[in-house]
Parts: sequence; C-alpha cells; structure tokens
Amino acid sequence: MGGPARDVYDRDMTGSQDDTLLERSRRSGLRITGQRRVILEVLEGATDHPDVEELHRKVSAIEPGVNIATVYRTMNTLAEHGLIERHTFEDGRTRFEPAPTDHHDHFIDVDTGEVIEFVSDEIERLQEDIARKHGFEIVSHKLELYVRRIKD
Amino acid sequence: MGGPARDVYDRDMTGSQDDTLLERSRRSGLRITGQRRVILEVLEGATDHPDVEELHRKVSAIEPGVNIATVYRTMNTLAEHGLIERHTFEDGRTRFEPAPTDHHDHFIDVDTGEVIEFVSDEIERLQEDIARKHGFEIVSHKLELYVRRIKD
DNA sequence: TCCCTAGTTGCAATTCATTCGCAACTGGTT
DNA sequence: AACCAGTTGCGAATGAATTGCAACTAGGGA
Repeated sequence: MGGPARDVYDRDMTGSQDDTLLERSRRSGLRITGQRRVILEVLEGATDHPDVEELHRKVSAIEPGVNIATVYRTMNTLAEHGLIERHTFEDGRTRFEPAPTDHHDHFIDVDTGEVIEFVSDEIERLQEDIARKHGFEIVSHKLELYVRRIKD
Repeated sequence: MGGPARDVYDRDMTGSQDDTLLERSRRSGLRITGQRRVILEVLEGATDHPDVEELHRKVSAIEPGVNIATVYRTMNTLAEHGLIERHTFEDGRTRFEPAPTDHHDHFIDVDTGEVIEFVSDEIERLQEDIARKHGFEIVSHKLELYVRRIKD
C-alpha cells in the first residue's frame, strides 16, 4: 500500500497527491474512456499484484459489461507507455502493478502466494559491479526471492 | 559451456565424468526409453537454454518421429525430479537447462537474446541477510539481469 | 456547440503453447 | 519368456492472450 519496505534505512516516499495513474495516462496522451477510467481506478487501488482475470472481476463489479479483451488491451497499452509493470512469477500467471517510481524487488511467500516488495540499495550496487565486471551495463533487472515466513 | 563465470574468484567445478543427465535420470528411477535417451543427449549438449520447440527440432534431427508432446512430458518429469530447471524469461517462452549442481543467476543480453550464467557469493549472502531482516528464510530465488554489452 | 476521425470497444473467432485421454507399445524386473 | 506400470503417439481439448471487424466515442478543431 505504501512504498516497499526499505532495507537498511527508509527513504521519504511522499508522492504528489494528483500523480495518479489516471493523470499519468492522460499526460501520456491516452484516451480516457469510461472503461479505462474504471480499470485505472482498480489498478491504483490494488495492493496486491493482480492478474487480468482479477482486474476484470473487480472492474465488472463497478461497471459491468467491460469485456476482458479490453482489459488485456488496456494492460498492453499501459505497459507500452511504462505506466504499469508486467510480472511473471513462477505460478505462471502474468500479473501487474502500477509502475513504481522507485525500483523494487519482490519476496514471494511460497506458502501463501503473497507478494511483498522490498528495496536494497546494496544489492542494486552489487549488481552494477558484477555487470560491469563482465562487460555489461544493466538495462533492467528482476530479483525474486521465494521465501517462507520464519516462525518463532 | 563450462560452469558459470564466477564473480570474485573461481571455484573448482570439475565434475565426475559419468555424472551425466542420463545417469542421474537412471538413478532417479526414470525409465530410459529411446526417446528419452535422445532428449537427454540433446539437453546435455545444449549450451544455450533451449525451449521445447528447439529441443524437439534437435531431437527430430537425430531421431525423427518423436512427438512434441513427449518432449513436453519429459521436461515435466525431469523437472519434477530436479534434473533440469525451468526458466521463464521476459520473452515469454519457457526454457530449460540441466540442473546446475551449483546455483547461478543469469545475464540476458537484451540485444542478442543470449543468456549468460554467473555466480556471486556476495549477492547470495546479501539476499539471506535481507530475507532474515524481514522475517523470512529463502526457499529459492531468481535473479535476472537484463543487460547490454558495453562497447569500448 | 457540433463534427470528424483516430483511437477504442465488444464480440466472436483465432492463435499459440501446453495438457490430456486413450489405445498401443516397451523397458526392465521377476 | 511373460508381465505390467510407465511411456508414447496422436488428435482433441484447454486456457491465456490476440486479432479482425463493425460499431462507437473522446476530445481536438472548425
């Protein structure tokens, strides 16, 4: 709901209040149709990383009659414009989240399926080092830690 | 072709010579059919991370008539027995590699699609730290660095 | 304010990867 | 040699995602 848990120390993640997905979509020149308005609203309100079916279900609850193909197409359009991020975890389903201003990685709880975001500057730094050492520059990266909660 | 590039220092990765996929499959109690023998051979010889279609093509070159469903089923069986690893990179296709004795991560060259393996003990350690800090223990993880070769 | 049109939508059909049902076949164990 | 659970080929089925097309509409311009 808030920003991701920050490793080592916390960063101020206060965002400007009208920097909504809807506003950002408008700024990207997308046409704001009734369907898209609802999809964006649902997407923004989601704390989890929903897949297309879940989105479609929630959208339909607000505004029935929106076709699932429209949800698919909208997700593709939003992703092309960098407004959302597409994830494919090991369960196979493609899931989405509003594009984070700040990069983060994911814990995936293997017992519950829950997805938790986190950030580690140290790992980011290390990745750069390793890539450089191999003659690469990093375009993007994906770090997924499949974890189990430690019971005490 | 050999082991993955090792960050910081190299580890001795000399494997016993008859520790082939075929031998390991036998040890896992799998039935060694003609089809499987060929699939395992192709899999072992592959330096890249092939998908089912590529495997099927190579298998067919050696032994025509092997159905692609058999390749699918064999890959599932091998994965269940921990003899190969399944990867889903961002291109969407599911790809495979013989299960590495040693864990490693992947560079994916965004220009060429080439997949390069690497290992960093430092990152592994850091991941453990972060997980513990959040009350998790790591079950497995996936680190993919999408990179571009630096031209100099 | 009304018009125009490129962008968007609903719907059904389609694609594409993967799985499944089932009868025929076969490794490998007795 | 006989047996049979595991395996295969084949075609049909599945399920996620995409697409063709005609109808619709957001929103910029006259």
